[in-house]
Amino acid sequence: MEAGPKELPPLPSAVDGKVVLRLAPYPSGPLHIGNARAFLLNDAYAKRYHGRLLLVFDDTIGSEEKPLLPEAFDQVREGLEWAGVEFQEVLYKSDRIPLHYEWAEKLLATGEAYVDECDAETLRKNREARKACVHRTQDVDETIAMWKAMLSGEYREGEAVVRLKTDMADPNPAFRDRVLFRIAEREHPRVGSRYRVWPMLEFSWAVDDALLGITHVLRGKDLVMEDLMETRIWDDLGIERRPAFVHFGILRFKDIELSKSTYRKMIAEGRLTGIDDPRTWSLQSLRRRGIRPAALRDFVLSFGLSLNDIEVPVETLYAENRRRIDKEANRYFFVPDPVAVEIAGLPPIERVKAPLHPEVPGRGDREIPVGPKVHVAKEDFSKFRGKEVRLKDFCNVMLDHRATFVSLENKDIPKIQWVTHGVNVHLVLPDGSESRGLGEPLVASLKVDDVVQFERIGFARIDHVSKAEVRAFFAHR
RNA sequence: GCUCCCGUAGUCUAGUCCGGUCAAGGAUCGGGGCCUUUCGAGCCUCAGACGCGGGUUCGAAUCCCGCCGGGAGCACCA
Repeated sequence: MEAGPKELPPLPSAVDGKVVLRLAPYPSGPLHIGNARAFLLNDAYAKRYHGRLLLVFDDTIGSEEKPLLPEAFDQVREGLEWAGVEFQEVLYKSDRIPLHYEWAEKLLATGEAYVDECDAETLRKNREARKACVHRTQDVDETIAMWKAMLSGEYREGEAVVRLKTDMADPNPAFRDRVLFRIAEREHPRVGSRYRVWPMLEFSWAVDDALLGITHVLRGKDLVMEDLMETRIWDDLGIERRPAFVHFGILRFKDIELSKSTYRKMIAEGRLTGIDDPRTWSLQSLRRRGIRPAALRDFVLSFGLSLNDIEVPVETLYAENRRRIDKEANRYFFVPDPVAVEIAGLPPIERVKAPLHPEVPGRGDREIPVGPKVHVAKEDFSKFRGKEVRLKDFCNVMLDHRATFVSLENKDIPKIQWVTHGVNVHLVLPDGSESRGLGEPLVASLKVDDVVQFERIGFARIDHVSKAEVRAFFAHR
């Protein structure tokens, strides 16, 4: 196969122009690299079939441990926009609660569902023991009355839930009378305290996937049980038109643990600098490092629809990104941990020229002022001290604190970068640490968003430029 | 434990449905070389895989059975 984006397998019974897909982010924080598979796959298929992609915020009330975050709605959209995901409509689960109630009432009326007053602990124990509680067999009128009481606030949080009568003896414990609605007295960032009875994910999707005319649900393998639940609810309600379910395996990254709630906590505690801290692996942080959306896309889409659970090294993403930024990135010298070196016997030269990009001569040269006092990286200094090295694009010296000039001509010896005087640079690394040093003078005239390559260090995106210093974010080698 | 899913090189993936064109293709990683005033890029090259065992068949990565290994789910989260 030729290089280039791999073609995705076709979607089952997909008709060009008729496909409707949906994205279901839970707004607890910005999207991160681990969410990329879901949203990019949906976007790619929507485009391929000239269909519609709906952004449906999954903002049911969540839980104490996983609360909704008001600013997450915009953070999610910002990330999607950066990633080039095009959706045609934005919807909120929290606007659709009355529809969920309607469906619930149908199930309650037919006796397919019931209101249960058992507390969470009892419910769990009964489930384990495959034991039904008294409420399962109460009559419909009573159930309806209890439902009304839930809505009107006669029950407090935790005092009643709506459960679907699946089967208390189902071999899968998760499938034993699943909870459909619960009471939450928490404030919702969008609708405040308008509702106190909130649907669980699979019920809300059973309603919305049907009502919104979704044709294909693309979701991770971890959500297969939700298929079963949605299907069961459609069966109970006689819903004919249903989406097809398509799954993909779990995507993990080697040595990276992703968790929106953990990062949110760490940001609150000041242990991370913000939602675009590189340690969060949020889309915002990738942008900040100079990762191209197209690189992310091709990288993630290359996994296809495989049901394999995979663990991939981020280096593969870096390789994809390097291909894209290498041509554009101009080359500059950055000397981390500078060590001062004074060169004796230097001919009177004031400046040297070096190409901005070795493969694109048309881009011109950069001028670097030179003089007897230079700085080299501490690491290079200790490695080459006492040996002859070439200060790249300048001259050859015997390296020491008091170095001696050898010659000007290019020699086949180790070449290191150097700076006479320049601008303070600090480079933020992916692990959050910072590398401080000096950049050649031209670095001060770079603009925010420029992606450059610090020779022998790697690619970085310029994040902030001021008189005093330049801050850059390291992308990768 | 129960339910479901998956097993092609170090990693990811194509091929598996409809057995032969697969003495298994691509990417990445690794080795070597060329080129290059970067430890980057480019070019050439080498190495590396069908989890195991049976069966069906003229023929199996592809079909069947068993085993082994890995993963996910089992919340009044999503």
